[in-house]
This record gives sequence, C-alpha cells and structure tokens, in this order.
Amino acid sequence: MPELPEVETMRRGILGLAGNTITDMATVKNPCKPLQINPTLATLRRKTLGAKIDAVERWGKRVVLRLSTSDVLIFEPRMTGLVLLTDPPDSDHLRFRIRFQSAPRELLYWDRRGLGRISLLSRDRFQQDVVKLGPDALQLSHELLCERLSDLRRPIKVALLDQKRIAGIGNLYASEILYLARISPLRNCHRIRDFEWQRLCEAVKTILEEAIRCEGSTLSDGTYRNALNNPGSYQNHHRVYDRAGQLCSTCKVDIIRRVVQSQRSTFYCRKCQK
DNA sequence: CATATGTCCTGAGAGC
DNA sequence: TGCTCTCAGGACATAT
Repeated sequence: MPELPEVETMRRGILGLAGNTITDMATVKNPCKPLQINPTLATLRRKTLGAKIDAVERWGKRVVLRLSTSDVLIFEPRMTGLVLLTDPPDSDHLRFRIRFQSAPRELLYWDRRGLGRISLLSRDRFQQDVVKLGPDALQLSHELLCERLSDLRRPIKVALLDQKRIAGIGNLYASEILYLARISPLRNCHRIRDFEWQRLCEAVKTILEEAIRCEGSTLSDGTYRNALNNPGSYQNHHRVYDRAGQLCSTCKVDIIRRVVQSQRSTFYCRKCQK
C-alpha cells in the first residue's frame, strides 16, 4: 500500500542515515520465500560495503539512497514493505539488514507479503529509469498534468495510477484526490475540461500534503508503519476510501459507492463527483 | 504505440 | 473447529 505519502514518511524517518557508512549487508533467514534482490546479494555487498550515504531521496513510491560510489540503492516497498530503524512488527517477515559505522547502526527492511524489491543501480542506469517514470505528483503543475493525461482514452482513476504518467499516486489516494476535485473516477481523460484539470492539480497537492502531515495511512490490517514502527493517522481523515455505504460528508444525501476499475476498488460519491 | 489482463505474494475474513 | 476460497494492490510481463 505505501504510496507517495507513506514513502515520503519513510524517507524522512531515515534522513539521519546521510553521512553514515555501510559496514555490512545481509538477507535475513525467515520462513517466507526470499525477497528479490537486484542484481544479487553478493554484488550488492561487493559494491556497497564501505560506501557512504550521500543523500536520502524519494523517487515516486521508492526510497533512494545515493552512495558515495555513485551507485544508487533503491527500496521498493510495493504492498507491505517497510524500512525501519527500530524493531520490526514481527521477526518472521524481516528480510534484509544493513549495518552502519555510526548511529543509527542498523536499517531493516521488513515485508509481510514480500512483493517488494531492493535494487542497486549505477547513477546512469538510475537516470535512465527515472525519465521513464512520470513527473513526481508533488511537482505537478496544471500544464504538466494536462500534458501527461489529457489525451488518454482511459478513465481518470486508472490513468492516475499509471506511474509512467504521474509518479507517486496509488489506489487509495486516487479515490481521495478525485473526491476532493469533484470529478467522477469513471470520466474518460480526454473528456475532462481545462478547469477540471486545474481543480484536479490542486486536489493532488492538497491530499498528498495532508497525508504526509499525518505520516500516511495505516489501514485496518495495521501493516504500514513509519521508520520507528509507529502507525500513520491519515486513515482517520479518509473521505471515501473503504467507506462504501457510509453517508457522503459533503452532500449528506448520497452514500459512498464502491466500483471496480482495472481490478482495483474505487470509492466515490455519485452526487458530488461528475 | 496504447490499453487490458494475469501474476507474484501472505494473511485476514467469509462461508460451510 | 478447521478447511477452502476470495480479496487486498504495486509493478511488471504478456496479450490484444
């Protein structure tokens, strides 16, 4: 589930790693299938031991450690991955461990479902991959949003999830953003008007910034945690996500509906979103 | 090229 | 109670 706000919270939580030096790196044996590491653990160790962390960045839904060797170490949490500076939620799904020269001495990667990835890329390869992704959702302008989405023959909700168009928005925040922008998730991109793209652009910023202030959303399964293993609080502010059947808080007339688009749940108010 | 669908993975919850 | 089935969705592979 980690989308832009959760991954940004992870990034901020481990900013203190900047300037630190990697002394060891290992997978953790556990009952689950092994996590995918690109290219291999041996290569990762050979290329990163002794390297310094120059910067802690975010790239869409990925956490990016820039190393003094000019390589880039990437954590891609996908559904249930976490980066942690403290004890993980459980030991069974702890997957990876990096040790450092000075405090904080350890970074853990925990992933219940194990769909996440850890990758090491050269700076050049990283740049090539970055340009394949769309602009970061927090850097959007009205013009950029139109340029990336307005010609598509797809529902706007589906288009917002396409990381090659816009990077950082996932299933939860797409519903929240469209509700605030008062645009139906079913609307085809190429039929959306200019003033609506303007509203959408503002809603993207508003929702993502609100969610970052709340350190993201920890849903009922409790999986998502910040780097200190504390839950976020934005789930208490969701306007539509996972609220099917509840009264719309804007019109107070219609109820929130759930529909399925591209095999993902979408939540919206038929009366408020046109 | 654009768009649609299948796959990976685990645990929670439903239904019998 | 314990089994089987379905669902959750981020990113990519494969199909149309």
